[in-house]
Amino acid sequence: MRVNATWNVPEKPGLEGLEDKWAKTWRDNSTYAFVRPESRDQVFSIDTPPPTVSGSLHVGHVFSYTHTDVVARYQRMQGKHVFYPMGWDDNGLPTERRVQNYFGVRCDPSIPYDPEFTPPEKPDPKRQIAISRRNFIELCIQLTAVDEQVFEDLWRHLGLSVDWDTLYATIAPSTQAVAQRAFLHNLARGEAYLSYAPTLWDITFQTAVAQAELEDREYPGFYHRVAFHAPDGSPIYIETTRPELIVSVCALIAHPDDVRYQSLFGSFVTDPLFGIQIPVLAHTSAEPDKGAGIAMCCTFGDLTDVTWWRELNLPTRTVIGRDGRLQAETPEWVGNPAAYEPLAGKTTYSAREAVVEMLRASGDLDGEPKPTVRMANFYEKGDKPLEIVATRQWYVSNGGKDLNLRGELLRRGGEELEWVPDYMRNRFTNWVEGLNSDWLISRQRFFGVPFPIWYPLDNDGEPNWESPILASEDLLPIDPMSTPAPGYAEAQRDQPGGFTADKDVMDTWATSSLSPQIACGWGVDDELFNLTFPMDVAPQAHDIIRTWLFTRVVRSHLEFNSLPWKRATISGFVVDPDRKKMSKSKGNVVVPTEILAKFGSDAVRWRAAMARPGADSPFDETQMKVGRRLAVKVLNASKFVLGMGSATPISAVTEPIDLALLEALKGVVSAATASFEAFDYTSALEVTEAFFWSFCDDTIELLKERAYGNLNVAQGTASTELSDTGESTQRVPSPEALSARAALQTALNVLQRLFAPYLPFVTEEVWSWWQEGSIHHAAWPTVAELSVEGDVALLSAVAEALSGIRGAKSNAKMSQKTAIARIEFAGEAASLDLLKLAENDLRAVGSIKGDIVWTPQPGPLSVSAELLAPVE
RNA sequence: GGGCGCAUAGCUCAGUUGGUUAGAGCACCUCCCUUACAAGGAGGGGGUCGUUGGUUCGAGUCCGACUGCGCCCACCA
Repeated sequence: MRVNATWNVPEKPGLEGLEDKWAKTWRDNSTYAFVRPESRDQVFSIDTPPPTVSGSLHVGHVFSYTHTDVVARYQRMQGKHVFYPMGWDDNGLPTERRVQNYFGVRCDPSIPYDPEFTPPEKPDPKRQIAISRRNFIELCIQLTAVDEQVFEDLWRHLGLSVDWDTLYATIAPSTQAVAQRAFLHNLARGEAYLSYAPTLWDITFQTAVAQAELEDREYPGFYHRVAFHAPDGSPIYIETTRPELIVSVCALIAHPDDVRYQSLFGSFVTDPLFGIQIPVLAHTSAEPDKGAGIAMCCTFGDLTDVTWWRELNLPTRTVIGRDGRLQAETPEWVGNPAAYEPLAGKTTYSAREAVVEMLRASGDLDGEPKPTVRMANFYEKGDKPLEIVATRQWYVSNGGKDLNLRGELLRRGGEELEWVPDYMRNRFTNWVEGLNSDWLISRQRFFGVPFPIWYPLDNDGEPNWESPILASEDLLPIDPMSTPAPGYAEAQRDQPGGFTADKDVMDTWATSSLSPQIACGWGVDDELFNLTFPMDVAPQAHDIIRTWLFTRVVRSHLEFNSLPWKRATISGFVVDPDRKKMSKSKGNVVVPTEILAKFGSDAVRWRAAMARPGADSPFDETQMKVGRRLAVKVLNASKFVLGMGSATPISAVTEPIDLALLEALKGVVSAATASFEAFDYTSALEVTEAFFWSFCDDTIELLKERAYGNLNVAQGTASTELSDTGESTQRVPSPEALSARAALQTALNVLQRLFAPYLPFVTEEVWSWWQEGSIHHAAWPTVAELSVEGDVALLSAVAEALSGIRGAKSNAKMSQKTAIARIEFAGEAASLDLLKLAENDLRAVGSIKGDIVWTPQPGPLSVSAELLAPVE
């Protein structure tokens, strides 16, 4: 058979190699480059989550990023200029940890820079080499460059249609400039401030952490029943899991209505070991049924202690230092210095053991410690419980203290913002309503954005925290550690009367909270910013609503008095088959490269698209096969339809069944479009796929004989004969043949485009066989382009009849090519009339050689057939 | 303790504003190596819609209660 000479349909199409082939073409042609249009309404802009490059991508990332890409491709086909940047979150603690392990080094800021330094060949993680801050940062940059290439390769292989020219990195100088400028603006407006206050502190990483980075974990411990002493010598028992903190006790606290302690309120008791006079006070947040009903308040054991300390104006008696050890010097409030000596410099664990022994010796431990499991706050990346240490930190207002601001943020994120799915907005409001402190943005780390701040030193060399020296905006980014403060010489650094740099860096969320500003060119490229901001969509998973999503709303609200985007689209997780969250420690992580290699990108993307917005989805390999089968089917169906004849315009469609096909397709187009407009990519795929399978199984089967020209509808005879060589002798095709060809080609064309967002590789491949340009810049199909009218009922009636014919053969356990001697269709008269319109097509597909009997009767269609033996 | 979500076939999930006999894919069974496709095709079996009360002519769908599972937040003396 001859096909249109301009078409190039391969003999044996396959999926292998399509990813490499088209990824390269898209790269060479800059297929997904953002081209600036005239106006904002022609743009669809996406605030892509910048993945943490020091981590590894798992299949959940692949799903989530695919969801975004599917929407991006749809919008592009709708004619939007899609602004789809990618970012790498490469600064911060995760990178530092990876660098430490990878190179076997650690950062010691006191060491001078060594330009000759090269990391060891074989790093010994147990004996990390101390290197300077600058050497450390150089290694961070070196390693992130390698990691980022791996990520980019994977995203390209997956077919993400991001514009790789707009790539950003959170540690890049331009990003640092944005982060510093935004911070200076916050500072100028009074939203950022420096405060010396109790801070949640990770003793391993020796840094403050923010409320949003906390995680609850079970932690084994013991209840200790300990006697304090009333003035008359009688014991007052408290229960504590942290007896080592007795030295920092500043009050005993019970509920004001608790009858047991009425007589003690206002009096002083003595601790069992250190001779400290401690007031007994009342506070309504003390719970009579917890422990002994009276609690020991220390500075600081937990966040309740902080509340009591603040509200009752208690003295600060901190003994635990930044390293998690009890301080070496005896605290001045300890009346019995000898008692402290055994504890000095010990870790909390050793100090606890020592205190227990001392309590036993003094007889103040009532009974043995009882084992318990308590919940403790952990830094999400740490493995020791957090301590609370008073430190000086930078904060940004986030509604944790300012209730007006909280209300504004609740209106922004909880009401104004559109959420997909909608119920995810509850996570936002829940979080904002539960905030109990402002946003702590400073970290005592190295690989991050420095604060553009110095402090003047007085004549004693003490910093003046009240009057920081600010960097000028036009000099950003700036590193105060290597650049002297304005008006000072480098020689005055850390000298009395000179200046000192703020040595902290911003937390990674303080930078990524500005991703819309970074990506859209805030303050750098006004034209771009006006075209892309506020952005259209913020895709992400539900685990970082309280961090990334919330902090972006905060920054945008404070800076622009607006939302950073119109809507947030929330993906669920991919969980393991037992519905457990995937994690490295459980060993249930599915590595995406393997799954992509095994099933192909289109198949994995198909499976991703079947996971609805927000819904967690169990990982199941067998589902990937289904996607692969669909991709193969697209190849084969395209090859078959395009092999049946040359290009035929839609105007040639005249047969009722052909018109019905296109009428049904209109319904698919409008349903898929409506779903996409609601960001319901799953429903759009389902409706397309359902139609496509019936298109393949029923419609193509039904029309192929006529389309080939093997069937002349009028006479039921062939209009094309085969020559000896198998080449067809082209006669002028009948109008009926042209109608079938035109209908099949039109439907195929539409279906290829409907699948393009999901299966970018295979659709680009089949499109390239017969169309010019990339399918990903083709117009999204419309009802209007299907400019014919038909009766959809005909299509379903024929499908039913086909099913009956097949069922008859299948029940007789005969081959489907078995000829039929006589067949009876019994059913509603209207259905039979419809079937008569496709009688010749039914004859052809069913090999009906003899009579067709039409029997009108109520009820569903029933088919009975007399079969002939197949002709050998 | 507060909030959110889920519960439909062995598994994964659809099921629009209540309306005939509750659907799809996978898995399973039977048949067919048919000139697009055997990594295929055709046909088939399989569900008391978590429990329970109510509203209604009619409930998988709406309302109440309960049970189980998951997630978020808080508390953690």
